[in-house]
Amino acid sequence: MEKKKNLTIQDVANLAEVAPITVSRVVNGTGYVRQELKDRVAKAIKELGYVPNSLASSLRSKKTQTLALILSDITNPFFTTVARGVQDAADLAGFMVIACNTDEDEKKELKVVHMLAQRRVDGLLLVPARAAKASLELITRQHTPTVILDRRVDNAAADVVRCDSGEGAYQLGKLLVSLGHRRIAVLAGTEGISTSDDRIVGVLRAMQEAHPAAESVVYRGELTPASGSLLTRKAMQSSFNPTALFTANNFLAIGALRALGEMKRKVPEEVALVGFDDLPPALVSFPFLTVASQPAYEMGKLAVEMLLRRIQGEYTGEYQEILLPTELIIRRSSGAALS
Amino acid sequence: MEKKKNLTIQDVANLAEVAPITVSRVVNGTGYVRQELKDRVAKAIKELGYVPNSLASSLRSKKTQTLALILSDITNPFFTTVARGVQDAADLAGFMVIACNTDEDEKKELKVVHMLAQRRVDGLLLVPARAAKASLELITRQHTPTVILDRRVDNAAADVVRCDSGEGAYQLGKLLVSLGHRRIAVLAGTEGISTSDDRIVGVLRAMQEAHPAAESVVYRGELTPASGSLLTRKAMQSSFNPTALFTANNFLAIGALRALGEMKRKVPEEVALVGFDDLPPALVSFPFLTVASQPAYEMGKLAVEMLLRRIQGEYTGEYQEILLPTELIIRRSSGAALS
DNA sequence: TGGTATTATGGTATCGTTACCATAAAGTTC
DNA sequence: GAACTTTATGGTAACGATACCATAATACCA
Repeated sequence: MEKKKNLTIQDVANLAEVAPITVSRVVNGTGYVRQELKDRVAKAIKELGYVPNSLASSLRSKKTQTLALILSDITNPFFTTVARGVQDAADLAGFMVIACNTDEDEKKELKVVHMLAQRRVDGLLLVPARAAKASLELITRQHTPTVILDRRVDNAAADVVRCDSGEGAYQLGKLLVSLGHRRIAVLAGTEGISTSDDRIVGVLRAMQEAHPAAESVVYRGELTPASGSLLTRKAMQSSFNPTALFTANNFLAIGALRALGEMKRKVPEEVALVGFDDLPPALVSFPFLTVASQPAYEMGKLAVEMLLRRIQGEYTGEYQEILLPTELIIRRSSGAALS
Repeated sequence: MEKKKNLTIQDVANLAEVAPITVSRVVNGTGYVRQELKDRVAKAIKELGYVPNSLASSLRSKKTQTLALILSDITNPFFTTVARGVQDAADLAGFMVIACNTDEDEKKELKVVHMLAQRRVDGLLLVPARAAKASLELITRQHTPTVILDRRVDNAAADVVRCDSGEGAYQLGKLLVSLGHRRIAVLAGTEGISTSDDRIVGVLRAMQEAHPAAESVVYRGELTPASGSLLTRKAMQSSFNPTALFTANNFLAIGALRALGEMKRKVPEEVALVGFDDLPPALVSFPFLTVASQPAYEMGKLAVEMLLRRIQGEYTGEYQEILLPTELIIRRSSGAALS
């Protein structure tokens, strides 16, 4: 086993017969360096196989060229798509992205944020777990530029990029009502997740408005297929006997569909189903669900652009909120008008 | 805007009236410190809101507590599941994971590896893009402990965790043959991706063995749904007229299913379909595909455990290869025996 | 032709932590 | 009670890069 000698900027400088700082300039493309020296340095770097140590660089320059993306559920295709938007936009700007998971748990979130603060990431993209109080406090204290993604948080010292969940749900609700549905079961996440909360309000408003006699029951649980199945069973077996289901996210819809299948209830003939968040075409052979689709990729991209403007000091004004519209995609699952 | 003063270990040391090194010991839980001092330091940390700078720490200690996971396609649910296994195992050991994408492109891969080398990650988990020659060279030169995931690479200086693709494909092939299929179209990725190559060999072997007259045609393309659609169209419209399709990965299967649907060819009545890599239950309401399933989560977990043993010097022996079996899951898409 | 701007290069201090070594008191062993 | 280990604390010098400042040569302008 040969001795592992770490190559430093000094080694390169020696070989190229220049000062270390000149090597630094060549590596980073900053300042003035004659072409001849540039070539000499490049040659030395190649010859030695020198790889700059970004830890040292970051320590001194106080820049890590790194963003962190904190998601509630990294396996959800909606967030996967957001992540791709984030990745692509960050790539363009030469930033690396670290993606982390919170599982909708404020404690885990705080832990993750703390870890990222230690690493001195330049910026955060956060899908807050509920109030995210402790995390946001830490972020504020550390002055880490942050964009909050997908969800509302009151009085946060951060920009926000999210979709108009209320309006999207309202449209879905209107659709169901217009198809003649009067008893709608609403499946959503636990209280405190702003998207779920807003969507509930949205559908209910649509129903109230269109038909005062319309009824609905809200079922809350986790934002998972398993929970979707469970809630669907509850809804269908209750005396409420809904003619339509509204699911507040994609995983709930998948679970609902599964449960309905197992219960031999035909969709949409016996029960209509509408939901939030489309599934990426890559994952679905035959798109079937009627949904309010959020521009996930765009959201990620916009959030990064906003964040970079803050980081690079191009924008130092008030905190902004970008509110994007959802797109209503009508497919078979919502069915035809009730006779 | 108040002046942003970075809190250092020295500030904590001052407040707690100890030496900086003592604070370091408390923070890292190393060495000897009296309980009383521990408390004083902890109090000072809390009071100041001190967050250690891991850049400085890593620079000095030459440990980043970070692993990198380099995938060919981060949006593929198979790799997403691998990633979860990696995350969970890394979490347990207090390591952070950076996930990166190569899009099956050796150049991108090299770039990513270089970036990670600069950041001095402690270890790499690599799903190699083809030969991954340049990347592996760099990795070897940098002495970064590495585990190669999912695929074979010749003479790599790294441990390997992968599945027995050949055997899995062989089983699928046997199944098809036993159901009476004699003309099978094989859809796979481009040459050089070991999994695709091995799977092709596997099915072909099964066919040859079981029935010398059996024919098959191999169609190669990208490992995407779009490519799967395209290849399926090609296969179905050719004079070959296959009675069964074998897809070398999950995305190809999704594409095949879509194309067959659009062509109004019923699966499995008119064409049987079998593939590799199951889709996670979270994404599918009604599992339908007959597949050779790889233990994705396990693979990620095992790879991390192996990697950590290398990093922590617990194992310094020969490079190992862990070869896991696939599981044959028979569902409706493979159909009944041909009459 | 003198004076300012641009180009080009380097020296020194510093980023915030921990490795390494030194020291010393207290406990243990025979 | 001498010799050794364990516990406890701190001083000093790195780790490998860049910020900042200084210097000098050349170009540019009136």
